[in-house]
Order: sequence, then C-alpha cells, then structure tokens
Amino acid sequence: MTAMPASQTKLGRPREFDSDYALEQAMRVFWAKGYEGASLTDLTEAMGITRSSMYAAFGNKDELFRRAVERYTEGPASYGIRALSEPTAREVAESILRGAAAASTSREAPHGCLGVQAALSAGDNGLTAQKVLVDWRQDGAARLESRFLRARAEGDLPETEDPRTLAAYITTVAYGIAVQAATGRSEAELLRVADVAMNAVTWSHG
Amino acid sequence: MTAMPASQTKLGRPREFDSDYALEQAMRVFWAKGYEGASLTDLTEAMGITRSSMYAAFGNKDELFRRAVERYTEGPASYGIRALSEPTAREVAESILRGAAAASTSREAPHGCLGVQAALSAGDNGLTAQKVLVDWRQDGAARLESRFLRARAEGDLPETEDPRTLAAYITTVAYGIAVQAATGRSEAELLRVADVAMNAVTWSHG
DNA sequence: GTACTTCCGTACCGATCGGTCCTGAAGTGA
DNA sequence: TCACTTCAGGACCGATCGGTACGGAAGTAC
Repeated sequence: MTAMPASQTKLGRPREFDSDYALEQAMRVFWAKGYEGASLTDLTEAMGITRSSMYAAFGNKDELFRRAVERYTEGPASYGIRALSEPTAREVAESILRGAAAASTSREAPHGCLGVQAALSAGDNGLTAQKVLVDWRQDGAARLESRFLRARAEGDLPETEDPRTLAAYITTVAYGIAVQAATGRSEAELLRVADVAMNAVTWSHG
Repeated sequence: MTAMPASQTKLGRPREFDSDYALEQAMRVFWAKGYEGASLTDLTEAMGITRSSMYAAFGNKDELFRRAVERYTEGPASYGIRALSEPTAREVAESILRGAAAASTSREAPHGCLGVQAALSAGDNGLTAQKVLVDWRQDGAARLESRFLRARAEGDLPETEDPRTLAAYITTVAYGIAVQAATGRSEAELLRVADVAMNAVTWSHG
C-alpha cells in the first residue's frame, strides 16, 4: 500500500517534499525526545509536512519510527556495521567503542543513542516501538557475536575467550557510553572509558 | 502545605492508606513504564488510592516521581551505597557491577534500572523527570569517584589509575548492564560480563 | 482540453493526558 | 456533642494525544 514498487507508472500529482529529508528529521526528533515524547505535531513540524502527508507516506507513527530506526542504522550508527569488517577482533571492538563515543556526543545531533534511549521503557502506546529497539539491540549483539566467533576460528581471538560473553561485554560498554553521553559526559571522557574497557580482554593482536 | 512536620498536632481524619506502600507501587510503575509512559491512572490504580489522595499526599506527578527515585535509591539501588563501604577499591567495583546485574534482573521487579530507563530521553512534559535522573546518575558517579580518590590516597589503588576515569568506566558498565537487562539478558550472562569488566583495571589487591 | 490521481491543508474525531473542584463521610480534640 | 479538619470518590476541566475525513489545488497521461 504505502511503499509501492518504483517500477509502477507514476500517476497523479507527484510528491512535493523530500522523503529522505523528512525521515532524517523525524529520526532526530525520536532521538531527542524518545518515541512517546515525540508527538505527531513535533514530528510533522520538523519534517516540514502535514499530518496527511506523513500518514500517506509512512503509514502511522509506529511505521515512521521503524523507518527512522532503519535510517539511524544506516546513518549515525553505520560505524557499527563498518566496524564488523575491521581485520582483527581487537580493531572491531575498538572501532565500536570509539564510534559509540563519537556518535553519542556529536554536536550536530542529539546526545546518546537512539537505539538505547528512544524507548528503553514504555507505556502501553510505546510497546511496539520498545520491541523494535529490543530487536535492534539483540540483532547488533548477534552480529558482533558472529564476528567474534569467526575471529576465534581464524585464530584472531584466544580460544579462552567466549564470543557470546565478549560480544555482550562490548555492547554493554557501548550502551553504557550512550547513557553517559545522555548524562552529559564529553567525548574525551568517553574515549578514555573506551580505552580502559579495551584492557579487559586478552586480544591475540595489538 | 503538603508535607507538614510530623511534630504538628494531628488534626482531622487520619490518612487511611499506607504511604510507604503507595510510594513503592508508584516506583514500580515508573520503573516499568518510564515517566512519560506512566499515566496518572496507571499510578493511582497501582497505589490503590484516588487522584485526590495522591495529589494531597505527594503534590503532583513530578514530585511523586522525585519521591519514587528517592525510594529506589534507598531500596532496589541500595547496593550502590553499600558498595562504597567495601574495604578495597576492587571490592567496591565488584559489588557495584554484580549488584547491578542482580538488581536489574530480579524476578520480583521490572528489568533494568529506574535511574537509567525511566527518562533517558523525554518530551516537553518529561524534562523535569529527565533532569532528576541526570542528577541522580551524576551524583552516583561523583560518589564513586570520591571513593576511588580515597582508595588511591590509602594506597588501595595504583597511582596510575585516574579515579574520575575509573568511576566513569565502572558506572558505564553498570548502565550498560541495565540496558542489557531491559533487552532480555539473563543475570548469569550479566554476571559474566561483570567479571570480564573487572579485568580492565589493575587493582592493588585481589 | 479532459479524465484521473494524488497532492496538501484544515477541521475534526474520540480518547486520554495531568490536574482541579466539590461533596459527603469519617475521624480528631475539647 | 460539637466544631474542625482531612479523608476518599468522582465528576469535570482545558489541552493534547494519535489518527481520519473532506475538499480544493496541482500535477500526469492521453
């Protein structure tokens, strides 16, 4: 219904607003105010469109949030995906922690991590959004676990390290860094925290 | 007006409900649903009192939240204060991390940490609550920093360790553990994470 | 031009939000 | 008993919530 295949013949009046820009703005509002704290008025004003246009283009608030999270993953949180392709387990972990510190304290975006703070807890109306983010965090941890599993198979991580626990540890620190950023800590401080955190693990290299 | 000194002569009809119990229930609702997600209806139903009684006893939603956070500090989060009186820096840190893992995964309470998840981000109506929790987290970190400062002075922590960074690291892991608990991780997993985290620091003892 | 489709803006929907007010009952001290 | 105070309950407040209906304007395909 909403997102038709682009191959279809375009009929009628074409959309006047930039859908990507609108989604970007919605993402920022959710990031700053959380799912429940972001009202339709907040969202549409930031997106520069009316309620009608938003509902026609994205369906409803839940779907808009889902799309915003996707965009967040591909945009501000893309350091996470890039980190997975670092050559060694140590560099993967370091990229994630330093990336989290940087992304959570950017001056051009809300502090903290959308994936953590937008719906950590929720009332009845926010349960869908809460589940979206639980899945988002679980998925990220699972990818990291797979990466560490591969690293161990490649001899890149000592056999004594458990990939699941290690992935849980790194994501734990990353989430904590996001909370610290939302509490007001500076990037410099959080980079030092990331450095300390790296010492917890015996890496094969580095 | 609201909270008169207890020394005053008691006049009129005495309160019929248990104020402590009511506050405990309110705390749990805020813990599970967050500040904005917890409606007055949710709160008063759990507390077993009417809106009138709540407003007479606690003032308004913001004040109720403030009191609930106080109770949280003295109750479910009391492990934090107790940890500060452990004899060595290592034991302080270990008590905090293990305490966080246990408190965040209790079967008799909502998962996660009220101080983290009840208002990490907020809309306009939740800004006061958000500030309460920012202060709460900053205060906790400051106390831990003081404790580590003392530990270093007592020769209980190597001179090479910076108390501020160390306190930031430990609280970061503790917050991360709370996020993981809200994501569904088990206590056993989080205890393993806590063990890993302890290896990041060179302690004088243990 | 004409038929058709989708646009956008607005007015509006019922529900719920936090908070107030009023009333009658119930307990207090003298 | 009496005056006084505070209780609990529920109706009610304006504002805002997410979401919908409608209608005129504006674009496209033929």
